[in-house]
Amino acid sequence: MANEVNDILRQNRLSVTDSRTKILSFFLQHSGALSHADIEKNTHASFDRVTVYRTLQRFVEKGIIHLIPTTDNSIKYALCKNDCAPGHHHDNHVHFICDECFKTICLDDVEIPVIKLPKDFKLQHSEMVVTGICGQCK
Amino acid sequence: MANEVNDILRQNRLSVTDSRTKILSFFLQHSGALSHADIEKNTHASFDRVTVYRTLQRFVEKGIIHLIPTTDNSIKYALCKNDCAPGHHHDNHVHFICDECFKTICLDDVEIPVIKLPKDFKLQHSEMVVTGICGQCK
DNA sequence: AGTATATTTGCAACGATGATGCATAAATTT
DNA sequence: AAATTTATGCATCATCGTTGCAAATATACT
Repeated sequence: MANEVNDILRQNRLSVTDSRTKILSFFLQHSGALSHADIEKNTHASFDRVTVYRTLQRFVEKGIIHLIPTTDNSIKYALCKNDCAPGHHHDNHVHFICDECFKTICLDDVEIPVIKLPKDFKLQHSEMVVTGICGQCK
Repeated sequence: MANEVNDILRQNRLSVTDSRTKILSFFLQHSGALSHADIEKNTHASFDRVTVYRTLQRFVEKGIIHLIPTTDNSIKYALCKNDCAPGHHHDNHVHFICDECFKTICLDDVEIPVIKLPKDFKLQHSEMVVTGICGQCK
């Protein structure tokens, strides 16, 4: 996996640094959504807060991870699965937040339904967040 | 309208104070979603920040206004139209954010579609935010 | 109407989150 | 290995939302 991390960084023309390596590995190990706090906790605060912020921003820019809408207005990120490229995210899947374990899960196979807007409205992008109990907690 | 405001407050067993009256009037005048900042701006900062926060919390508790999901992780509120009661909100409509005027609009007539979750997942609540161009800006 | 009680307000202070400028340190290029 | 580009860490700042507590205001009571 060390190689995978390295490859992803190189493919996206990001210099390979300690923080990026560790943070990206962390994402590869956790398929769910991660918050800034989760990352700081995991890396035992070995990096500056600012570095973590900037690393996450870079990853989003490059299409490595994507922002996830939440119900509590916190910011979370998850790995992009397919088709994402710098400046063009294609994550039109539903996000699920478990009320029990509080994990945020990307339902990659559940597409956001297309809805009918009132006359004269033009649709650009949809997001959908569903809460409930996940498969593990049930 | 002064009476309407008064009635709503009394119906919800909230004492009628200056801040509550002004803030609630503001909501009645603006059908769209409002942020804390919008309210502070409108009331010309005649109330303390804290008072505004607490007033909004109370209104949400009582089912007078509801929280609106946004794409930028800011917090917005809008008047509840129907059926909302203390502790029980029933706002299962889609929220629309215009990319041009940045207004958030409650599409009261557009229901959030029910989606199929993976096995063993239990649905509790869904939220949907759509961005695009609204009827006025188009 | 005037007093007692309950509720709300404003202030001060705090914590969390996120951003920026700049010098140092590290990674990449040659 | 040196030059250059890029990333990091530190200091500092802004915004947002919360809490405790005393003073002020609204409601209930007589």
